Amino acid sequence: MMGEDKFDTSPEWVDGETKALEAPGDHRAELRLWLRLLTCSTLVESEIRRRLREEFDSTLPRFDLMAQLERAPDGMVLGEVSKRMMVSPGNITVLVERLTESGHISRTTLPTDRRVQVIALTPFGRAEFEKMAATHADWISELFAGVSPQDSSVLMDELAKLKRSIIAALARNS
Amino acid sequence: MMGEDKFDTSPEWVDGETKALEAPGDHRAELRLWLRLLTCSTLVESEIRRRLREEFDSTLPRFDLMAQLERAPDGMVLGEVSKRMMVSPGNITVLVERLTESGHISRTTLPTDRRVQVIALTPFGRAEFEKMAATHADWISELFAGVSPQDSSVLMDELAKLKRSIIAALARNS
DNA sequence: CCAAACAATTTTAAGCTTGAAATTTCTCCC
DNA sequence: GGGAGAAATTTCAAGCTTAAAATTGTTTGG
Repeated sequence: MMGEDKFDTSPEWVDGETKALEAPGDHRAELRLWLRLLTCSTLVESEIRRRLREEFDSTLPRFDLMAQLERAPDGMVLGEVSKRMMVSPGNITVLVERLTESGHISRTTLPTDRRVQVIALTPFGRAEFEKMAATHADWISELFAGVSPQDSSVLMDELAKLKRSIIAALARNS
Repeated sequence: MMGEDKFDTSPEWVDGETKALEAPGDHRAELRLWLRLLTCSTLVESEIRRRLREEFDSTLPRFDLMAQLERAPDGMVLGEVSKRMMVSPGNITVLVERLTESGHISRTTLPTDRRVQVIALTPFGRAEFEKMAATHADWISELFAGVSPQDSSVLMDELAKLKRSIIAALARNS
């Protein structure tokens, strides 16, 4: 899905008022937008992964899981973690195993329903996470440094619209 | 890295002219922006992956590799494919094996430099890709349907700024 | 010429990810 | 009470991804 430059040499089809003149099924503009979005997110994501590994010997999924738990001092049910992280339940199982082994999180079976596993940050895990989170925020800030507060605000709004569009489309299709 | 909603209940820190009053090291705005961007791209990406699997029994990496080759009628060197797709070289090796087995691409060792492998779409691979690409474009169009051409244009510009910011930061750090 | 450096690719080991099937536990209704 | 079905989680098989080491081939300076 990479390779935004794939389209960089095609003619600009954007003239603002010829929408009606576009060939039917011409989706160049949306494709270009999607590829640019994907490029941005891939660049940031792979840099963050690299730094987490180098500076903390950790990974993005582990960081994300701990980030979820930080907001839930009383712990969280596995299924809830899975939904919030938008990953499959089987995925969580493996992550939780490793993070439990390394002492970052604790897991408890709910006494009232023995199907349910609750996980929470240990004090050690919380301390480690706080260090990572502060550095992580600095990294993002550094990568986004060239975007002015005004642009940032516009981007937030426009991405909100895009998010609504995506969610609406997904809802229609189900 | 998921969980944009993680911040949805925090107070809005954005008032447009109090940047100077923010606590030092306060990167909430950038983090929120990054999480929103990531949410959008994850939603689209996982939907596209799902559909590629269901409708074409294919995967995103395979589609991307073929998309690169479509633009190179004379084929492309493996290293070039790896760079364009922004994935590691070892990754390409595996993808190329599968796509060669399934008859979608051909591979040739360059006679003048036997280290170099050139891959290209076969006629079958090209035909298959064209079907997939047309449908893929429709999917993206559908997911982005709620974004007006004006918004789309603004997003393109703002994402271009963000992309420059990221690339500049990466360049500084190397 | 030829050894050292370099380049392209593959291999390896480890981890992430998914969907589907299996397992365990609970709930609810007859 | 007991069994059907639902819910939470785990297991499984397959594929993707990476960094680092290894392999193979080429170039180049002495």
